[in-house]
Amino acid sequence: MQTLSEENYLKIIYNLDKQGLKKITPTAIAEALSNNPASVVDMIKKLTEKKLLQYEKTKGVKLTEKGRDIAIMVVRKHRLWEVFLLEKLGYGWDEIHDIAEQLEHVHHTDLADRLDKFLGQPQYDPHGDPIPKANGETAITYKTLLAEIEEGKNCRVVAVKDTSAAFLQYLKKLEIGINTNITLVEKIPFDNSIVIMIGKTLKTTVSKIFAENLVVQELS
Amino acid sequence: MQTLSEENYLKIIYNLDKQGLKKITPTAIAEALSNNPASVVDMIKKLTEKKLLQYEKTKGVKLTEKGRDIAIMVVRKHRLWEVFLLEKLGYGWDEIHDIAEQLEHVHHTDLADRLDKFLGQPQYDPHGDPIPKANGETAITYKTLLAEIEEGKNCRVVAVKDTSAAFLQYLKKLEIGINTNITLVEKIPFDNSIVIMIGKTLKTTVSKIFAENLVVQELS
DNA sequence: TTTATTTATTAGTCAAGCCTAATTTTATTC
DNA sequence: GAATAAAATTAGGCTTGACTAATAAATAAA
Repeated sequence: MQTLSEENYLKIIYNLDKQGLKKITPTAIAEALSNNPASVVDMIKKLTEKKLLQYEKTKGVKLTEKGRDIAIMVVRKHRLWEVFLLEKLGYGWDEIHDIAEQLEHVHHTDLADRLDKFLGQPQYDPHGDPIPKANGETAITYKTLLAEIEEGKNCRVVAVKDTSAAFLQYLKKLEIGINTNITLVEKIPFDNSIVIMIGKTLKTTVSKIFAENLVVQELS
Repeated sequence: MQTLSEENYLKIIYNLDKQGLKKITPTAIAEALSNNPASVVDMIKKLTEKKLLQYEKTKGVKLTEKGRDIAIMVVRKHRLWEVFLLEKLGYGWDEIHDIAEQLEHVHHTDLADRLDKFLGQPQYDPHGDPIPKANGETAITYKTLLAEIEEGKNCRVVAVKDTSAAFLQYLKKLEIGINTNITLVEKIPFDNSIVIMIGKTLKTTVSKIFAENLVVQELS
């Protein structure tokens, strides 16, 4: 059994690795956790003794299999809880992360599996990050901004960057929510505005600023 | 903001008071938390400084208004999460308590209210304990053993006292679950067994022991 | 009322997890 | 290669919330 703090370290190391960081150093971890490198060194020692990670000065920190299993479970719970908070409790995109940070540490043998089943085995969380399966497998994600999609391409809304009331209200008016399907019809060179098709019927034009704040996943 | 530990103290003090304990002493708290009286004395000092409780040697510990508000919120969350775990995730009566002990400390402004709404504003948790309302009001702990109900009365199952597999399986066989309607048809003086009507059709006889372990709420 | 017994309290420790400041090591740059 | 900068580490300290052991106070019994 791990403490809350240990779980956070394992999770951060897992995330840094997934983000493609080649060498995971004490300072990188310290920055990600907003704490002191000296504290990180202590914890690396502790987690190494517990055989949850390995540390070589030249290669940086690596999770052991056991450490990765724990990290994946924490991430899985975090993302499942985010889906719950958004879909079932009606929280906003900008609120769910902090609550899920607490919920991810709730322990019980099959909690994640039950939650997964209850939510209908979602593939992605509301930020577009893939939810690891019970066996640890993770779907690959290709997240990008609507503004960067090519003409004719189809995509799915996974998140928003701007969470201001003005933007969210505008989204609501356009009936754009999570998982909404959007096709990029045409890019207007003059002002970089974009013609999009929302769902299968509603065609409309949005500004560059708008398109830069909508995080989507390419589908085709 | 309180720590997890502080919240647990406030909750225990609230519960001891609700249980009717006249004088809440450091030893009583220590026993309820299975820890040392010396630790309790330390915490009483700390919580008194924070104005969350008052302590007089003669009267014991009392929660201040602020302390009670916090305790009620923790209890409210605990019981709401228990309902969630049982009804939505399908956990058993005997598993939900430990998980709710963790979930009750998850903080967010309107978490309890959203959960309450999502669950359909339940009045009781699966153990038959009343769920405090947002304003702190608590329904009367209205736990009645089937054995204490009068003949002809109608009631609703709110919880079980015994959570052994044997009892739960028996309940399943009889198709008795939470919210099942039961009418007390007749009491047999010889061995205190009871004839009940489950729902509107199934009539059966159950033992005294059985009836003592079913917590119900009188309806009529 | 005096003695026993139970409670409460104080004093001193300890582990976890963080911190700062100082030092050593490793990378960079001139 | 030497000087400088950045990163890693060590040493020592702090806070929280627990503990044990010793003492003081209150309660109960003789």
